[in-house]
Amino acid sequence: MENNSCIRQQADIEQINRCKETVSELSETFDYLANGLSLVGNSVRLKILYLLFEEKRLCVCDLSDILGMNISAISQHLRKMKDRNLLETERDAQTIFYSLTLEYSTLLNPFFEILDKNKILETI
Amino acid sequence: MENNSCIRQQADIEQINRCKETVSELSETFDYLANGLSLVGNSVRLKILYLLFEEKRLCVCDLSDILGMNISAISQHLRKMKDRNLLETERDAQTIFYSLTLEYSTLLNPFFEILDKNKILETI
DNA sequence: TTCTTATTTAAGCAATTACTAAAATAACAA
DNA sequence: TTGTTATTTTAGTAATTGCTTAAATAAGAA
Repeated sequence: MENNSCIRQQADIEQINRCKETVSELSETFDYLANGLSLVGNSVRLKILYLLFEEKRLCVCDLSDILGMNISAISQHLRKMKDRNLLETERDAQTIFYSLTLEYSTLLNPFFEILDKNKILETI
Repeated sequence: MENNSCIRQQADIEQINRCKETVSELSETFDYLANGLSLVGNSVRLKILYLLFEEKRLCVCDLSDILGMNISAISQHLRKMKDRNLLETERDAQTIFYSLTLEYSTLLNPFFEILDKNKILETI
């Protein structure tokens, strides 16, 4: 499995061991965080998140219209994000409105700010 | 292509149009940002980024050892991140050291803080 | 020059992901 | 009840991703 051409006679063994410990301690956190970030790291989902940040709440139908995509495709993206707690829903008759959870609204704020800044630049 | 069962008689046309404009204005930014986030949204790469945040610089060999993975696999992850400017390199004889670019070190700080916090919790 | 160490690159495969199309569920209205 | 609107779910497919193996590149030592 390993390509053992690299023996690293100058490696800092203490550093390596310290790092191994960090990785093993935080293993689950890495997986959980990476999974959350992989959801944000898709342009369709990032658009949905930013639109919800700006508009507070939107339904599948609105998003489908805005993004010019199949309702089913949008619904599947929304489900993934709801399952991972990035989004929450509230029903209003037949319509289900999606919104950002407070937690992720805060966490993703730096990225939304980048988008805001670019928006201002675009309009100039 | 569209599943036209949704006509939304209650849709807010102004809102929809405002959103469509946002999406079209920021289209490239969404793609660029999502691509960057998708790199972070992989647990191997997130581990690498956090280790570099903590240790300042590491070579392919160190990371391969720490993560128990093939050098070639690590090298390919590093390349992707270097290409997208998350990482930079400096050569020291035969060894190439990777480190976080200042820009992403700052941007990813909130996520590193989550990891730090969990690390403290783990050690208790 | 040849050998060793460190790293990258290329090719191929298995697993995952995003989308489409069609069927299913759910709420409300006639 | 039946029909309409809104949404979700399922099954299938095409494209992408991550890893393995092997070959290539590059720097320093003998």
